Amino acid sequence: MGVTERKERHKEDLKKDILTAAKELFTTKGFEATSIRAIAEKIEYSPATIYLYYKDKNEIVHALHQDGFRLLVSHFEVLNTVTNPFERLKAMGRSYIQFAMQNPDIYQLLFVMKEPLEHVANCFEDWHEGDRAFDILLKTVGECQALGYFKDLDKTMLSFSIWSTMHGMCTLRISGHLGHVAIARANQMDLDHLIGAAYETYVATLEKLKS
Amino acid sequence: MGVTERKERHKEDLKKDILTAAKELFTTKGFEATSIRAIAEKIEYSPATIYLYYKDKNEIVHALHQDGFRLLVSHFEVLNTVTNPFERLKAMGRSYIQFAMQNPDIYQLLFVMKEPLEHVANCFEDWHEGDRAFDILLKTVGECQALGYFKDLDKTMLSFSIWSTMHGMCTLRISGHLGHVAIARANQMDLDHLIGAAYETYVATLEKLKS
DNA sequence: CTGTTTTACTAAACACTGTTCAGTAAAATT
DNA sequence: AATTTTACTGAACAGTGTTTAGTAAAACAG
Repeated sequence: MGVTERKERHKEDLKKDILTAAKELFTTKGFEATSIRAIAEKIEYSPATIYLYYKDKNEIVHALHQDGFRLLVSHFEVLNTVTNPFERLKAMGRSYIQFAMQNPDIYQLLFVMKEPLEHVANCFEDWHEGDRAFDILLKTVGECQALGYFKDLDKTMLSFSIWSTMHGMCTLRISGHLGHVAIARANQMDLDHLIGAAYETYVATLEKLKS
Repeated sequence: MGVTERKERHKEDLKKDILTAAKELFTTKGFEATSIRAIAEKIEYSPATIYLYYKDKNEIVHALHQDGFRLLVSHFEVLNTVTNPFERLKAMGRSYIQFAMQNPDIYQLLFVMKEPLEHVANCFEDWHEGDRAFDILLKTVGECQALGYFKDLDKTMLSFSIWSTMHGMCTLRISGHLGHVAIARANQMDLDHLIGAAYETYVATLEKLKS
């Protein structure tokens, strides 16, 4: 046959082209500007064609979601070279913030927007990628405890707490709320330095939790 | 005259009616369902009338924003009865979480959505209400330091860090992301208990920072 | 009381959005 | 050569925020 294969390949290519176009619009123009019509125009097809390859916009957003998580997890995997668990934990935090600052739209896609999550719920799918990222944190916290850190603290709860702190810093920064509060009292330093300083302060509090 | 006064009063009433309708739709049906047309229908005026009283949707959202902050600050002001600063700080955290859980849509309005912030930026207005709330935290952290807590830590940076933790917990919970991660590993307890437990763990870490 | 101006409001339109569906031209199969 | 399948699209639906031209009614002036 060969012909059907070639067509199959072409179809898969187009499906990826849609995703690529969506990702580019998403990261360059932001979520607001990423309409189905805009994606269709970019790949030079009609909007209706998109729906032959993706059920709805949430499915596209979910596909980007998975891509984004792979990127985040790959950021974390580099840190396996750091042998000391606490140093690794600190490096993870820095990586997390760096990832969020460099890819604010993707970060929002992963951890703020409800749409991709709704798609997961509707498809009875698991949130594999998100779970994996959290597992890495959980494991690192556990290893820190073996070293004498975070005694008498529940591993899972502390991991949630740490994640929350990182997530809070990132979202306050990205949404602009940090800037509005900061501008009045720390206007000498720019916001990226400010978030760095706040992170260092947080690390200092964790550092003191060693027996 | 008196007539112009009466008309003026009526106009102010209508302006408030719009806000009341918007708030009710916002808190009952959520942000998605709160369209200008929906607000107009609720007050039994045409959509165009709304624009005679508010410049655009962002201005309405900003007005609700101010209301929401007054509510939050009023939650905090009750805590003035707590004399011990650290106890007050703990109570503030609990109040903050409680406020977010009871008014998730308002919380998102205050700390997640960009629109009301954009309005503030466009009007060269300050973010008074937000600043006031942060000032309360800042003052409390300072008082804790006077008691021997958080030695060698920058007051402002620590306050940002604490706020981030609270904000992170609240947004992860509201957006549903906490649930997706938690469901796999802590499915015996419901999410509100989980966030309570995570908060207690965080408080435990702060508690250890006393010299 | 009449004529004019101001006020308060709205119907309709514009330019968007996600999404669906009937229809079509080309390719593949019989 | 005739038929079926494939891949795609134009046009529409119902919704969004927003603007504008136009209209009754009220207020004011002579």
